[in-house]
Amino acid sequence: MDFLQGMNPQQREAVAHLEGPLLLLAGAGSGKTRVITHRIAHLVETHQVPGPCILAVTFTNKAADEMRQRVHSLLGGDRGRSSPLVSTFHSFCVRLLRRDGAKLADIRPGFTRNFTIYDDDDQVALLKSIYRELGLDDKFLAYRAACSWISHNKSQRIGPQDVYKSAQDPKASRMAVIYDRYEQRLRLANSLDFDDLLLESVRLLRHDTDLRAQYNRRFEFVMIDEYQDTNRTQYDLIRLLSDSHKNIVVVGDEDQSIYGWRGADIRNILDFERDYPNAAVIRLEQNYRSTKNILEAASAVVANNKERKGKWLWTEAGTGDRIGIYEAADAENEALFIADNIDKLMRDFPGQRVAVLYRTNFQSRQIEEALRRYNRQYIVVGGFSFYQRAEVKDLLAYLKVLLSPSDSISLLRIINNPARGIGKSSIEQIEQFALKNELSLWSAIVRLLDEGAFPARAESALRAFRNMLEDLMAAVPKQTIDETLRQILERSGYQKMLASVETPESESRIGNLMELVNAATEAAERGESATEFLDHAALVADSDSLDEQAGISLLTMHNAKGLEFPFVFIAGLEEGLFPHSRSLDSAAQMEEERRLCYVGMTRAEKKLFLTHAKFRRKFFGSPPERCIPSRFLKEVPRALVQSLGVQSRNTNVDLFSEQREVRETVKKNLYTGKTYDSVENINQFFAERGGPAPVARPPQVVQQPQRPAAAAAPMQARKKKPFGAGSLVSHPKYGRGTVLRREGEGDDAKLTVSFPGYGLKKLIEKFAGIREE
DNA sequence: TGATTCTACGGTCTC
DNA sequence: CGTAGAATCA
Repeated sequence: MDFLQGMNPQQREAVAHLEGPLLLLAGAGSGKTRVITHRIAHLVETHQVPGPCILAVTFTNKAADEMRQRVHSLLGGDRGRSSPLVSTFHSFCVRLLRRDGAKLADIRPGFTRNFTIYDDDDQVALLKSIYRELGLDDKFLAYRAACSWISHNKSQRIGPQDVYKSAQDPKASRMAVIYDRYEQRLRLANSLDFDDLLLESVRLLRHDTDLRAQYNRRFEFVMIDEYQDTNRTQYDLIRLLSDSHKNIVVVGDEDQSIYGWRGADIRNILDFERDYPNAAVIRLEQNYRSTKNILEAASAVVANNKERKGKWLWTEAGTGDRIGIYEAADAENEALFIADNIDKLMRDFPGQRVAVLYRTNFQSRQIEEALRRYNRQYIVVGGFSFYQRAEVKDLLAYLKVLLSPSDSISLLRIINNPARGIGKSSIEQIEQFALKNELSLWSAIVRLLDEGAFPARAESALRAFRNMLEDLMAAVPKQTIDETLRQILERSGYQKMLASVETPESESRIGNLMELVNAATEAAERGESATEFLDHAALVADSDSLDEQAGISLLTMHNAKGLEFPFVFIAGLEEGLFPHSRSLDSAAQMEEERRLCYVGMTRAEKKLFLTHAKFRRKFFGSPPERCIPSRFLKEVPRALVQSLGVQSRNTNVDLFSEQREVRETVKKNLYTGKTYDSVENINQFFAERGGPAPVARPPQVVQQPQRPAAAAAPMQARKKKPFGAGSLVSHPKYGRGTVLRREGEGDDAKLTVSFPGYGLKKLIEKFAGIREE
């Protein structure tokens, strides 16, 4: 197959590029992914480069999955040939450190390849603990703010000492102390945060020259996607990986750099030519996605930025509709306008996807409510993901502790959860002792118990806790992951705790936990270790679970990067919201907001709507505030605008009663409308991660055991009865769903069923009128 | 000690 | 409105 066929001249040149550095400036919708995948296939087929010698790095798992699939199908699905490594930065680094990280112990005392990963919740928990230690509270500096401050310093290579030395006031030096403690505690717990994964990989490759040489030999060709969003650490990593051969292709678009707040350094792309003097540069400027009007409008907006290389995308597509701009009286009306137009669009263009984009997640709420009015199903991308749910994190924390007892933050999370008589004072005692002796909490508990230092009640509680953990630890090597998880649920009393309260909430929690066990079963079947399972849980992002087949998607503009939709609405174009208030006083941040606007606008293929409200309330109860239309609206050339005047009053319905009704449903039912974390999606998600050919198979949901003794019973001992847990059913009103749980016998049986788009429903079998799917 | 209620306060984007 | 931490009661 000729991989150069059907390409325009610039694309062809990029695909054919063989050796040496290349900067590929690929505008929005210019066929970037196609070029990358074709280049990989071209290297393999035409130049006989062995697959494993090629490394392609992307930013999200989703992008990596997609790329892997596309390369695979380009290469004719030849399974015999080993494929290139397509990975995210973070998973690449985890892999590096787990496999070849032993030598890192030389420069990071206490490090073992058994390390645990701290996500942002863990980071916050750690900071809380440090605040407590230093006698501070979050009025000093909000935990999250402290978190991002530390992260920022870390990725810039500014250590606690540097901060301390340059501190001008007591607050700054105190922050240096917090930062210092934070780093120490991470080391003590043998844990790495997200920044560390990258940083320590860089340090390892610098330190271990043999390893570096080995990786240079192994990955002869390196490609980096979304290069404009790399930070300094990632930049260093890239350099180290392409150190000896310089066969490095970076693909990016400075106009789409939207992660500056996360440390992305736009200079990486602007300075590439300086850093690699002989770099070839190719520009892809033909857009294949949007109409001429959309493209011109977006280009006109971003042209107001100063810090850019400057390019002008063109298209052969037709002019298309003008950009619809709508001014709503308030946010409710804005949401209704959007829902109403979506409703019309979906009737006029069945099967076409629509996206509603916004700056901040909280904006989704009103749009959701309006869409429900129209009985339209939608998917919210982002927000709370499966792995962020408290019960899921709890169970994973148990697993983390079993694998790495020095992980004190996870230990803290589970030590009295469920309540087992280890109270505040005992925990304080343990923490103090650990602090004084530079021990992990686990070692502190063991030591204190051996010394008999606890009061009698605490002593017995802690002894029981220790015994339980030790038993579980001993069993881990002999079990599969799912067995371990089941053991934890049983022995810790967690399952009992949830089962003892019969609220819909605890029901759904049990459902989530069973789902996690399920995922573990599948991971075990794929031969994954418990550590790999945890790594996966730590590194998945919300946007990874995005279902592109969904008719209506609600998502932030950040989440929308790399996606395209025939119809796009961007809501809330108001000064202070978009551009966001925190960006108003910095020119650089304002430019990033504008790039974000550009990213949002260029997602649209056929028709783009921009909406804003005259009044909006900041949060519930506060009075609506007058809003100034966003400056970005004025930057769209008037000739391209179609003003969608104030819609007649008849859409002015009573949203308040509507909201109340919706809120009631939400209360009863955790899942309403949030199909992204329905059982089906989660299952599909895991199925897809299994291999190149996703198989849609019915979820295997473990039935809630009647007695603890049944907990260890194998899954295949499922009831043969119709509508048992795991069977697919269809309901006259809710459509297809999956039975999660069955209680009782015969016709009186109560079923808990998860319906995508409607959530968990409890039904009596004989009344429900459900049938087998 | 643990469960429940009360109160104060606050919010960008997220690998 | 949510949430976190304090206060209160069993």
